[in-house]
Amino acid sequence: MTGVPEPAVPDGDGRRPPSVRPRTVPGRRRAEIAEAAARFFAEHGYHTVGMREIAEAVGMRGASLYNHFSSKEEILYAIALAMTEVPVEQHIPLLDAEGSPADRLAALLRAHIRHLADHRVEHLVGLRELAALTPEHRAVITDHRRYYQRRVRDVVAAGVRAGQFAVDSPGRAAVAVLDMVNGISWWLRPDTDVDELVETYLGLALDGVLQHAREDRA
Amino acid sequence: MTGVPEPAVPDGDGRRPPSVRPRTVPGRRRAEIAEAAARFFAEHGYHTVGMREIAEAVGMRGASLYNHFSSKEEILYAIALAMTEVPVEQHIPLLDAEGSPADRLAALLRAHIRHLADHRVEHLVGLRELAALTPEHRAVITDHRRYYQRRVRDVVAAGVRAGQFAVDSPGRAAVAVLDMVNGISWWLRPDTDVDELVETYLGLALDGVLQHAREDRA
DNA sequence: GTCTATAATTGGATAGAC
DNA sequence: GTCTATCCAATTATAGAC
Repeated sequence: MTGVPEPAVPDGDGRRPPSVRPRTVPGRRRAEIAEAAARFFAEHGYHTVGMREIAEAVGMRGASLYNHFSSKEEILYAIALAMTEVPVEQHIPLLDAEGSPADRLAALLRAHIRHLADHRVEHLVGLRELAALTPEHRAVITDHRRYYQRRVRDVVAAGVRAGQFAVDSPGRAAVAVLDMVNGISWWLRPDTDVDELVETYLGLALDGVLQHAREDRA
Repeated sequence: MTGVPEPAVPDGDGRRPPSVRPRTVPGRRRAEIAEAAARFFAEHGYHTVGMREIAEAVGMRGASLYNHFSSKEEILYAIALAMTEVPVEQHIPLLDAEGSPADRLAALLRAHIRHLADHRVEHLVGLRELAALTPEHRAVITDHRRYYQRRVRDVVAAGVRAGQFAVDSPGRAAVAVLDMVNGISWWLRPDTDVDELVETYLGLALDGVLQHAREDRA
């Protein structure tokens, strides 16, 4: 997989390089390492996995990992960052596209669940191992997540104004939907039918959680 | 708090002692230790917290902890076990009581969310640090969780048969509801109004997720 | 049941050759 | 960029006095 954040390299005007890379994919080794590490972290937990174990999985010695990452925590950060940067940079624009609030939120949730299913272990690690990040790195991740959540809340609120959703608290509903969807990464199996999964959860979210104000509960 | 599982002590006929204990609460120190440990585990992660740190929080030295728990992992196990035994032993009977499936599920969810809110850090640790348990201990916990989930699925299915719920897949819906509810432990604040929280989530679950089959999505 | 002292191991990270 | 060899700090757990 690509999508493992590269270290910040000064570049032309300081902006991100075009997505079509010229060379043979710089940091391909980084991606391999991060991918192997994510598998181990997901299965055994960040702290129980040693650098030697990760190294062995990609065919090198522990010390050689430090040619690609400055520390073990940097590997975890790269994994967690990829799991928040992609949603923010690629899914959030779906909320700014044409269409009704419900259509735009549906597009975002579709992309979100597909991304989660395609990167299940990374997603799980990014959710679960936040405490192992340095405070600075953790702040970056939580900022991304807060922004994402805020944008979802806003489109829910827009849907309420447009008469498409019926919820008391858009903030609560947004959190509930995201928790429900992110919960998938805890139990998803490789043989799960992702198309069916996506449509089921779209129904649970858009026709369920976001339509819950239908009758009074005692 | 009470509710920290005691080690298995041979007792009369081999059954659990009556819940009203004779002495000055045996293992009160155990409960204090587990409570302090859960706070640290929740904030910094299991592996980054040392026995010395836990010990200091309860006013003793690291070595003295071993008079109450045989290992650090035993502390974690006690925390995780309390968070699955209470739901199974105290909440599941609500599903076997009188009333319609929706009423019984409402009672269970109320109890579940209240328990979660009353033991937020323990609940979070029990969810997040499963990988740090020994395989044997982890198996006990996951067995409890699977049983709980299965019982929720069954009452959802009963509600569908009774015409109270409208879902395609009771299993999927049960998982979605539990993920949504358990997500609370990640963001709950001490100043949150728990009564309001409980009723909001009952609405999201019973009138939302479990009523989602209302129209066809393209 | 708590203490001081320490054993024993682990595991992240570095040095320096190639 | 990878290797071998090693350092060094941290930490769980134990021994044994009180």
